[in-house]
Amino acid sequence: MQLESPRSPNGSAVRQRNARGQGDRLREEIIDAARDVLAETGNLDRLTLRGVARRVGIAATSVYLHFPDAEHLAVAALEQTFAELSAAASGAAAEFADPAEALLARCRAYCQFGIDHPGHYRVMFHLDLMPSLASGDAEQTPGQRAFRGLLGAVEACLTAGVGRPHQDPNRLASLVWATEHGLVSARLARPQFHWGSLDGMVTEAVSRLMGLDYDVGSTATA
Amino acid sequence: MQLESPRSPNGSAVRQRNARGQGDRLREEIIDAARDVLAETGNLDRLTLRGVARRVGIAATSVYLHFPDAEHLAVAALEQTFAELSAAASGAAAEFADPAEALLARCRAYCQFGIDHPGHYRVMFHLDLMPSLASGDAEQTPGQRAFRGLLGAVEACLTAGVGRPHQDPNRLASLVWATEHGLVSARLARPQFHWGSLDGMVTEAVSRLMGLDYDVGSTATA
DNA sequence: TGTACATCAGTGAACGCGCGTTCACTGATGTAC
DNA sequence: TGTACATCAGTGAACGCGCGTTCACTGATGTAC
Repeated sequence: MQLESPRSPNGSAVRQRNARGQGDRLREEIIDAARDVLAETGNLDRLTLRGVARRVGIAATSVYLHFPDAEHLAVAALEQTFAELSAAASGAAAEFADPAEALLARCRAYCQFGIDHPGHYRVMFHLDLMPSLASGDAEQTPGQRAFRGLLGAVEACLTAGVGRPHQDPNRLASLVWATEHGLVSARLARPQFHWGSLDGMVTEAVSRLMGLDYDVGSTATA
Repeated sequence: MQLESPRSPNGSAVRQRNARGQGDRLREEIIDAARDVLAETGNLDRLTLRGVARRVGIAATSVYLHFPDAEHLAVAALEQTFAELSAAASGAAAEFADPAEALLARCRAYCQFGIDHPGHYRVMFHLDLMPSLASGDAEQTPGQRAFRGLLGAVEACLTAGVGRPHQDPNRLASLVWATEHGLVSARLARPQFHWGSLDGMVTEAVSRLMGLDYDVGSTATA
């Protein structure tokens, strides 16, 4: 005979209330549930306070103890995912000393993260959520921080003389970001399409944009 | 004193019923209203039967005379927009005899269309709607037809010997499509970001992917 | 020329659902005196 | 050592709203005889 974990009448898990002073634990549980919803639906409109509360096993009103509305909750949930995406990209880049290898590894990791977390990726880049919550400081959005990592990697290539020279690192990094975003976003939008290897396409696209085989002049990249 | 067009009690425009045999006109009006909703919201979840009916000025139930549910309506609405996107791209390409110029013009027109119709573009490529309605023939989606136009343009470059050679035209066209999609999608997702000229970025990205300046060896493209 | 009937192009009321939000409340645990 | 009070971590009922969907209905226009 199997012991069942306790259930409330509506079927959701029964919680026991946090100890005094530990009220912030519920905040984390709510964020985790919200992230689950976003991962499953890939759609901000499907993130509802009542739905999240049901997952956590609390009353709908309890969400208000920590978030004024669903948008603030979404931002809190997405901030974690942005941080993970940045960390995945930077972590992959850190394994290479050569700036071109590091840039390519960073881009592959970025794209792989998107494919591995399709729901989150869609929500992160479908609409710009932040402006409605922005406190004047537009340079501090999590997306901006991630972009600066990529910009640094592109600049490292340029100053090391790797790849074709370019006058505007910011523009080149924007091109690289838009391209890797497109490689992820297009795959997520058209899963039926006959895409080849993700790593191969990222490597080829970024190599060509950066002119990494500029000196080589080979006929095609594998 | 101004004549007002007639209004119903709820404020929406009053319609007069179509003549006998003209029932299909309502179908077009419903599609137009649905397209307006998609253009304004960029979000499939905001397309509701009741909302569309309200715009047209008919009873909610009248939508059922022409569409079994909101998804079929959305597909009908998006098919028109896909056709317009294809036409814009092909029309721009048709003005050039040189295959490289034609490809670049096609890509610029594609991206410009996306920026000019942000709501529609977002809906078209946020999720793959079609599979739930697909009747086995996955090759006939409007997106596939548009892609074949691009593939043809890429192949024309390769067979003309314009740009760097490539063994796999399908893969190269996929790269170009993902890149132009990224250039549009990234701008729509991050309107605050300091993007440069759209045409300039499209031209630079596609030129580099295709190796259009492969023989030239100049230091940078304007 | 009438008239009964069929068809077309819709309508209107009603249902149950999930949602955001409000309001007053509960019950355990700590703290001042 | 007791006790009154404050605080914390939530709850539960209720509201009005917009939604999809159903069902029976309406009223104008054509058509067979």
